[in-house]
Amino acid sequence: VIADPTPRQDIPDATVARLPQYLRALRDLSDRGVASVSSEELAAAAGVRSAKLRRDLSHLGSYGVRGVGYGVEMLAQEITRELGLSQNWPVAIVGLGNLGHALAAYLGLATRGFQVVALLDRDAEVIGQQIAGIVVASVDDLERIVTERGVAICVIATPAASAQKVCDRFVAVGVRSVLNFAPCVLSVPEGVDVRKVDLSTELQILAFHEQRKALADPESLPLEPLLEVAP
Amino acid sequence: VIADPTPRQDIPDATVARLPQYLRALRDLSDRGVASVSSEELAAAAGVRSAKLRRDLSHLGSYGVRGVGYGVEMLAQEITRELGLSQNWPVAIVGLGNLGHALAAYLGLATRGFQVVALLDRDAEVIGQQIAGIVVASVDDLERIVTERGVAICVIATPAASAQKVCDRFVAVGVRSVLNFAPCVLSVPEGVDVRKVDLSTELQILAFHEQRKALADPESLPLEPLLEVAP
DNA sequence: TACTGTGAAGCTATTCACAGCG
DNA sequence: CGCTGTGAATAGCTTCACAGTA
Repeated sequence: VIADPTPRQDIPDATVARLPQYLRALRDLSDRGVASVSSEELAAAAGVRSAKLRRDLSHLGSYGVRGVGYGVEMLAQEITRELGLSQNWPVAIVGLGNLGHALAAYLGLATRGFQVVALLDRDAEVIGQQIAGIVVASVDDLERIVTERGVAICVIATPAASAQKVCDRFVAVGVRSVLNFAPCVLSVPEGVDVRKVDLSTELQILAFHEQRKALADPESLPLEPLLEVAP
Repeated sequence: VIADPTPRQDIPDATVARLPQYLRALRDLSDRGVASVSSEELAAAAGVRSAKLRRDLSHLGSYGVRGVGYGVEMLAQEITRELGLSQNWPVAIVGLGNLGHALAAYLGLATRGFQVVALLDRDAEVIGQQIAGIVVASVDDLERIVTERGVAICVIATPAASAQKVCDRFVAVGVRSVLNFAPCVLSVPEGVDVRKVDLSTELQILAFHEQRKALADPESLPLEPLLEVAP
């Protein structure tokens, strides 16, 4: 059966955000040779409740079989298509400090659906180096390189102070998807998507809950008054 | 005025997740010498709407002045306290590949409220190296080190295959806050918080929207049929 | 029978719009 | 007056519970 390739109605954001988890779980199952899976099993593998999984999948269409479950390969393929991973999106990474370097290495190998086509940095020490098989270019050539190589998604791993300027330049040459690792808010025009990944935000959210737990259960406080850290 | 130090009623998760943004914006304002800020201005700086900001802050108590706005220092201090950043939480990082290395370097310097007290890896090549001023120890000593150094939060930056085992060991010695960078779901008992940061999930969400935009506006498709990438 | 897909209910979060106060 | 804090309205998400079906 060939899946319906229409643009399809809107899928809720919360659902879209979970599709990658389902896809990963399906690939694991596929690697283990599992052919069919129930909503209960797949939900467990993805760390959600089965009702939520079924509701999510229902937004893609009817890909399950009542009384049986979902075909692993077919569902994986459908989610892959829906997420737009049937092609390889050209990605640029700006800022090749520790983090940018790690991101380049990770993306250079591990990820289907994306291809790193440009690495950019400001530092003359770094320009010309080869990382994950790609030569780091000067950020001065951003506009030319983005256009020539058809960059669709940019990953910003610069210091916060440079992030907005770099972002503006990407947007000016037509990039509409931005993944921001710099600890700052980016303003972009209508039609451009920004997603943010921020280590310290995540830690702070954990700290909030940790503090609540410590207050509720004073037995298990940290062992001693903690050292002060330089600012 | 000394702020009320009671444990306080529950703050919605969505609000907690935004407090770090507000705090960052407030620190920026403070650095620029701004003493007072309206909800409209602070909301703009944090990238949200003012009604949402006011609703969020109202969960902390009444720290604003009608007709005037919020005191920058006072509000920053209140959020710091509420997030549990008045102390330095001891953090351990496991897995010092590219990513773990970058995280250690970042946390070693940039972040108030946290102190890296342990770096752990399995690889004999890496053990004994010094990163951000801390000697990498063997993951074999995890239990002893976590206990001795009072680790409250662990950051998992190992390959996916090891993540669950490492996580179980942390949980077994009392760690209740986990930040997971490995691309897999972690199961933990009740009372343990896990937050996940995942580059490829974020990219896939962007790809979904990028595909929608490309379908809606075929002018701006990627320039050519893309190269296939090795699996 | 054993499961999916979904109406309906319940819950959480966002937004509006303005009363109330400095 | 100008702004905060919040009741009320709205929108969105999750969960329940079961009708429907292979």
